[in-house]
Amino acid sequence: MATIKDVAQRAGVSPSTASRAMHGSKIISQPTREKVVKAARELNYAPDFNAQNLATKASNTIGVVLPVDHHEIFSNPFFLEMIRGINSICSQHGSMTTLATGISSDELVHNIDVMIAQGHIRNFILLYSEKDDPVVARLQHFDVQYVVIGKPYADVNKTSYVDNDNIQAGTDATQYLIEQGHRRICFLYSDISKMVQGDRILGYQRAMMQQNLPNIMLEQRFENHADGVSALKKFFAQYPDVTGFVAVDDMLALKLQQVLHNDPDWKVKQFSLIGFNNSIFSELAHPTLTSVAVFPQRLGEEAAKIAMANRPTDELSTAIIVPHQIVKRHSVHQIRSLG
Amino acid sequence: MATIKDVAQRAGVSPSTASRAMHGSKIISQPTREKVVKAARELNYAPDFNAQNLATKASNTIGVVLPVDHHEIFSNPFFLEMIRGINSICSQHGSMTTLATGISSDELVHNIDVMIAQGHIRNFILLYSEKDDPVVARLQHFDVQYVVIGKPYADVNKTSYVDNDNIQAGTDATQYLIEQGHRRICFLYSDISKMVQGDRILGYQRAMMQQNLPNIMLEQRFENHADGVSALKKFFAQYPDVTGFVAVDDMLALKLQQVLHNDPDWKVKQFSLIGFNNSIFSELAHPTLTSVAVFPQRLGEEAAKIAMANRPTDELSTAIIVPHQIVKRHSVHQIRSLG
DNA sequence: AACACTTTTGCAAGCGATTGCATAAATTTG
DNA sequence: CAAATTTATGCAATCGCTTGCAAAAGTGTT
Repeated sequence: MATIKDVAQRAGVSPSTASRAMHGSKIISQPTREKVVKAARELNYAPDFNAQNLATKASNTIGVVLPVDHHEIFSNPFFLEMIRGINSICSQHGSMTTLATGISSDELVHNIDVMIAQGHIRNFILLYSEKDDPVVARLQHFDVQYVVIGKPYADVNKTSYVDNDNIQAGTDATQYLIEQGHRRICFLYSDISKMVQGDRILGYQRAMMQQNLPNIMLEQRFENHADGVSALKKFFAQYPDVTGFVAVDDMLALKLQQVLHNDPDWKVKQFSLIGFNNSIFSELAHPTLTSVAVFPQRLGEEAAKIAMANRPTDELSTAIIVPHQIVKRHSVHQIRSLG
Repeated sequence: MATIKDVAQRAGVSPSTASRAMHGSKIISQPTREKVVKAARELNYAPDFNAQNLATKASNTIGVVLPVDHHEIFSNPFFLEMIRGINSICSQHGSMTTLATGISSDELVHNIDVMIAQGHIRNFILLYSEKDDPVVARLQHFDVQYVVIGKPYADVNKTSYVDNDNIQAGTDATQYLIEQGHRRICFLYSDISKMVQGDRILGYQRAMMQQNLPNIMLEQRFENHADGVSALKKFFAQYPDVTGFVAVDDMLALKLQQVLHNDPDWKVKQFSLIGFNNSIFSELAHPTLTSVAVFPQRLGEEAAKIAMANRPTDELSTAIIVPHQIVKRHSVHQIRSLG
């Protein structure tokens, strides 16, 4: 493994000159620079990561924080797509990414504490945003920079984040069902403490209000089939004329679809469904699921760009909104308005 | 951020003593050790990652290599589950993980070159195994340790790996269909250059041969609906009496299922399907998909354990086989044997 | 040709840990 | 009680790189 001394020696200069030459310092003469660059290339030199970070006291790795480890979350490809976006930007900039995970909130926080104490994480990207997140509290306590993907729960103006306009997305999805003639539309969600769900709910409510339609909400995780069936039974008893569902994400939409299709009575009713995320699930479902695409890879890329920019702590925060788009498939049916 | 000097000062000893005390060196007296440990705890001290690695010339991060970036791969939660397993073991050992990705083979190899040159990766875990992988060539060239998840293509005895017994899994899946009365069973795959697919094929062939049944293979990716339909048309023209499919993974099984369900003739035939991976897809499908569970998280954990063990280069390699298990759902139907 | 600038280069001191070796303290022994 | 051991500590070098500052080389001006 070549060191800077080897490069310097081969170029016939001192290590300091070599270092400056390779960093494009203006005070190095052109011929010297060329000699150094050539030598470096010949030796296949890359600065030692640890030494460089130690010397500059500026770390170069981004900590990517996954939500607390719940089987369901890890089976959602959404996160991997965001990671892919982050990683592609980071490797363009010569940065590394490292993951923080934990099977409980405590463990996750502890892992992050260690990462901070070891002092080699430049800043963090949180792949989620939720109410009263202890991770955020920790990062603020240590005054570590972070970017969240999603809408921050608190300190919105002081936090850098990348998000979709989930309120608008909720509205768009709902309006789409309305345009197709639906009037009794239910919003299905699973966890109100996630910021993203709250926003999509708001968007739904706005769309319904604009048309003077009633809000019909259902909180249900469909964790097992029996619970799902009984919840739906109760639901339809109360709201017999619902024809469409806006589900807060594709996975939930599919779970709903599954329960509906398993019951002959419900199946024939051909409910309309729209989900969010345009995940692979929506393509593989039968019928294929209409879904609001949110471009997780893009979210990751933008978050990484902000993280790379490395602003001083007190500068203004950045917010970037990634557009969404409805991808029409076969789970939404046009109906005669009951108007 | 506390340094070892701060700890030493607070404990009233020299930095070297502090260092030794915290590393459990035998030559430090008990009272001194306690003073140091106490001081360290009070200062919330953790050794600087970069400094420590530099001094010991032994890095502590594991590079996790994802397959070349193809949308489909990143939408498969399988990988995230493996990463989760790796990360949980690594953080227990105080190691970091960092990801290597690339949108092309060249880019991936380049990223790995940089990581190696920077000299801060202890060793690598490859989340896939395929024929003539340039990444493997690179790692071998630089004499960097690595563990592969999957069966190595070459140097099986010299490579550490974690895998399922995919041959047996292929046999088991096929036998299960046979037990349910199927006789004309097709094996559906998408990319023969992946070791995992090759092994499952072998397993299928073994099971069919044992029963004197003919091999019926279909290579098809179902990248778009029209291609899928025409491929199947051709297929059924040749093999009209096929009743069951063993698909090399759940995603492919679902794509097949989708095409089958979209055609009224095919739909009524109620083909039986079995997939592999027991991914979330299999639960969300309708009907739910019978699938061979392979426990990706476990694969990741075992790979991480091997990677952590950090054996000298020329020691014997380790191979670990993680058991699989058929998870029965509703996509396999019993039929009267045509025997 | 001597002086005053500029431009380039190199010396040496860090960054925060670890570790071989010398020394100091404690203990045993004669 | 002094000498010989054993045990515990600290000094200083090192890992590979960066960077402030001083020295050297180059340029231009009288």
